[in-house]
Amino acid sequence: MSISIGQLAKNADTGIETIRFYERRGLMPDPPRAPSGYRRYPEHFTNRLRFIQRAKKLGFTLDEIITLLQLQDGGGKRAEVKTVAKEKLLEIDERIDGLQRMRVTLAELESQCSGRGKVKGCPIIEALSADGDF
Amino acid sequence: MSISIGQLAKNADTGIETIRFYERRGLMPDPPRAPSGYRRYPEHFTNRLRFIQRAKKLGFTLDEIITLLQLQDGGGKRAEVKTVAKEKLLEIDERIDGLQRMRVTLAELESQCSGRGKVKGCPIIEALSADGDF
DNA sequence: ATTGACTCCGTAGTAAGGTACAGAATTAAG
DNA sequence: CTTAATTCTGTACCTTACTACGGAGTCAAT
Repeated sequence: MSISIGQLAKNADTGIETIRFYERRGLMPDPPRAPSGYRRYPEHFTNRLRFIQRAKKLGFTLDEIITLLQLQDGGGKRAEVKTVAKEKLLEIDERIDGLQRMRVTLAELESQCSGRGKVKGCPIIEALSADGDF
Repeated sequence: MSISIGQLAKNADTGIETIRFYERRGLMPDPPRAPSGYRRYPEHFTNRLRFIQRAKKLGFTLDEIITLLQLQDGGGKRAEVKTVAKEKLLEIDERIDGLQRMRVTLAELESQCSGRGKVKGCPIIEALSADGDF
């Protein structure tokens, strides 16, 4: 049995517009159509949407998810999947490093600020105003 | 002495378009104009651009930087600056947490993947396909 | 048969932070 | 004086991942 785009959206807890957007972006295949032109989805298409949602939670972009889906669809090599995962891990590490560097600097400035009096002399504002980067 | 927008851009190591963009966004004030309409900047406006650049490095958005600049310009209270900094610290912490959660899950999946053979049975793809979230 | 819900397509708007023109006017250098 | 470089305004475009809308056609229930 096939279901409507509205049903599919409900099943996967997403929006109709999102599904059509994924179709345009190449994440969801063009589904068969009823004579009226309405999309008819086999029920298991729900799984594909869930796949996308989980991959997003892991930090993959839509373009990267397309790659993963193609590997799945085409029966690609496990090594390729592993490579994509490794690259994403490196990227996540870089982002964490960047944020941690921000955090250290900002935390130090914040702790140095008394929080009393006018902004003149505030270490945070001073640091932002002064020469030399952090 | 006043300088041209091109000079200011060079001094602050940024683009002319960026300065005009900041002006539209309210980060840089409308500078005085020559009779021709050309912008004339007092040299110390360079510092304001540097302030913006440093604040960006610390993770502040342009809207938040406007707030900081207003506190500086208007001689606001140090407590307000400290509050903005604290909020940003919390936000940075949240982002780090989110990334670390991603990292843990993805690293585990990646390590479970042998990297040999076809994609069928690959733990990464299986996890993305299966029910239940991570 | 009629009403209301659903779906179609294409386009436009959102956030964030810029970047890139085009065409005209001005300024600086030789 | 002429040419090249700079600046002006306004608008459009970029990325990412959607979300919203308008107007028309279709499907389901009464």
